[in-house]
Amino acid sequence: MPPTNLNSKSGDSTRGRILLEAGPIFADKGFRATTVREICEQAHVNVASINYYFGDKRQLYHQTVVLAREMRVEQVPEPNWDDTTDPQQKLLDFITLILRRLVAMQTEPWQVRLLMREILEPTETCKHLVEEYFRPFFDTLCGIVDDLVGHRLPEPTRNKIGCSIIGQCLYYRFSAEMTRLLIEQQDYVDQYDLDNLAHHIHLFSIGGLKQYQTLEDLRAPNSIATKQ
Amino acid sequence: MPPTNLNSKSGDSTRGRILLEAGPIFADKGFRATTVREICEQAHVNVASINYYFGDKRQLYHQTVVLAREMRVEQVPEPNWDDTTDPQQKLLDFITLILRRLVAMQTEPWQVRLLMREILEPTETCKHLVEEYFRPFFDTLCGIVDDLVGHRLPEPTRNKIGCSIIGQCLYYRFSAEMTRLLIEQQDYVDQYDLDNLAHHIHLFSIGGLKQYQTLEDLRAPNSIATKQ
DNA sequence: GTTGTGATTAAACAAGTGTTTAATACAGTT
DNA sequence: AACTGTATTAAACACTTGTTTAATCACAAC
Repeated sequence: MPPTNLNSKSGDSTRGRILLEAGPIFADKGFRATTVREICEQAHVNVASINYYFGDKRQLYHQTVVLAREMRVEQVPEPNWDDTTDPQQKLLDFITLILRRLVAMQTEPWQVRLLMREILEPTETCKHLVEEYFRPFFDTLCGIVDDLVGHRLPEPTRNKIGCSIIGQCLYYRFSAEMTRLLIEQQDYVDQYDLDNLAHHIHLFSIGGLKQYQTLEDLRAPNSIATKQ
Repeated sequence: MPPTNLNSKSGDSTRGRILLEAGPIFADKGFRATTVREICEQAHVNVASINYYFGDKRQLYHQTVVLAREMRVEQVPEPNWDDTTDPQQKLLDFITLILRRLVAMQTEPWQVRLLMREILEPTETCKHLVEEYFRPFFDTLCGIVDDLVGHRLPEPTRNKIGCSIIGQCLYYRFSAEMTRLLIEQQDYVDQYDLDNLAHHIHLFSIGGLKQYQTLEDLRAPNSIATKQ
């Protein structure tokens, strides 16, 4: 009874049309607030089609998240590095990649909004997302941190440095609305473009990393080392 | 017809009982997914009571957010500083204050969850929250940054430094679920307690700030200054 | 005891929800 | 032309939602 070809993602097939129309709506309103009737109206299909093709609303949602991730990776490919690439340049590239893929200042495609929603209010789908998407991401960053510090840090310390860098990037998406209310409008459009942000986060993080280059006593887990 | 005393927040009055029971439910499920029937069941009041006391569901939600902010400020008061307090100590205190008020690692009272929800998916209530709560917060941080850098930075630069510091703090709440999936469970409980995090963020940020102390050419808005 | 007023209640309301059903349309095959 | 399996449809289903209504209760004032 149910259809066989799950690869029909283009908008010409009924299944693909539902998927592409559901994405932006789920991204804007979330799973709960989105109604199957609205999706079907947008896609010009019958309300029964969703259950016919996807089983139920939940499975449709899962498929849209999976699709969003795939499309986002295609839209913003990873930078090309070789053995001679400078670690500092790698860090800048990495920060730029996060900002482009997950923050995407000016234009915010539905894929970004949907993925962010999964991070902030995770469903079952989030586990899939972490393993397929974020863990390799995070591992790459940890490698760069190792290179920059020059010596191997204790894993918890290195993880926290990674979180500090990613945290700075994601902040501008997480609290975008709040930041917009906080910062003067003109400053916001002038000074918060992607390149400008990337360079600030890069500069700030290089400084943060230097603290861990120079300090030798940080292996003690609770060392304060504020150098007062 | 509607009741007069809006100050009845204690759990003994019907109005207060609704408010205190609604808070945790809104915090867990969000506005939309929360049903008035569930709230009324928990509070042992009739379904009509919400409309009787608050007009409608929306206004009840607004009141719970306002209450959450008030309670949170009481629960975690600001640190005591005088003119002799060291700026570095101030920064550490400030980071600890954010972590305590808004991140609150171990125990997560409903007030924190509700306030975070407002930041991530702002409703009309968020404007109130920004002006009453976050703007003074942010201004305090900017003052500390000025003191630490020693000279007055261009406002957009200073704002971005502020965002870098706050961003690191909030990251652990925003993507708490994701981080838990990412980091080994044992490391998480051992190494991600509040004091440990505060010291890491402090150390990292002091390093970041030093970049802006030493560089003189950063007044040019698009200066890269990666010091390769 | 009567009256009046605010508090509380059960019941109904109207709109919207995801899902199912059974009928129909449409291709391709025999 | 008859059959077959998929695709699509309108309609109904069963349930939940926020809100309203009108009756009732509690209790103080007169």
